[in-house]
Amino acid sequence: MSKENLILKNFLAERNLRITSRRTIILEAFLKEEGHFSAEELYKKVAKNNSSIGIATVYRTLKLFQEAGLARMSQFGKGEARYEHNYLHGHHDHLICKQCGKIMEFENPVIEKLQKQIAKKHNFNVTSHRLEMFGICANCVSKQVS
Amino acid sequence: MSKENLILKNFLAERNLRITSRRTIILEAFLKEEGHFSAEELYKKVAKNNSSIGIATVYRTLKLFQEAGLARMSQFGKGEARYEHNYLHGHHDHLICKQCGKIMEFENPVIEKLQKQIAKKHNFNVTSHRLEMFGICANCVSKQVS
DNA sequence: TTAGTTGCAAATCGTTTGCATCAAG
DNA sequence: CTTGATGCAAACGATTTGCAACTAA
Repeated sequence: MSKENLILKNFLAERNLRITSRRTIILEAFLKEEGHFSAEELYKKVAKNNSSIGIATVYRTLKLFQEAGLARMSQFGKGEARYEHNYLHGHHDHLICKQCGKIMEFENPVIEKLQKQIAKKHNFNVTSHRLEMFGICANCVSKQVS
Repeated sequence: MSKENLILKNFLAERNLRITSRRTIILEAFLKEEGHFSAEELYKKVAKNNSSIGIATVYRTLKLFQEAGLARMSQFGKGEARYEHNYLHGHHDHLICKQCGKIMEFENPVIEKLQKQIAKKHNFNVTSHRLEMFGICANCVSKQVS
């Protein structure tokens, strides 16, 4: 049993919630995912082998994963939200290609530090933050030229 | 006639679009707004004196203002988008209070520079970016304590 | 047996769109 | 006149919710 499985189990136990077949199936599919995916995408993979699972359950379960600290959600612009693993995967920011949709991650401790200074200057108590750069990735730029 | 009025007029003329009573009314209301407001909020102010204007027109007109460079839109998390003046009002980032909804602005050239370096390192062609910090503002913190 | 869980469809929210009518040029 | 602009209501996409049936403990 994976570490994530145990985390979820404990999380559910603490709140008198149940370990159900659906939650187990969705967790397995979630763990197989890499990068940033939408609820719809996860739903499709799950539904391929378990056609009776509804998308509402996927949404409900992803919310549970977030509360348990396994998943993290980001909303890039409008449209669908994207989810990613959170456990053993620290804070980072994003570069988002508007052409192909590719999402790259980066971390910059200097920026983080400057952010803290700015917040302090405004007496602002930061609970979360995000930095996103939108544009065209190297791959798409070269395609455009050719 | 305001400078913004002229900008819009030129923008419309260039594309064979029309200066209509609705566009004039919405521009006036838009110019009176300060800070960050939603389409709904602008619509309500406009509709107070002009009950026949529909919210669809407000949305259509705000899109026009963005194209003309007069307005800028941001999407904070999910939910409604917020608009602000863009003309004579340079790029900046946001501190958003989750309690009272207040939005503060800041600029930090060092962060901007670091962002450019990061993009370069990834061969990423940035067209826009945004940095947002969410949390509790000084005012709300003091209210909580008392 | 007693809650919590699920699928389904309907509801929601912010925004966009089709269409017939209206008005700017 | 001709074509763009508008109001209205219906459509939209992503997500949430009510509810009756189901199932874990």
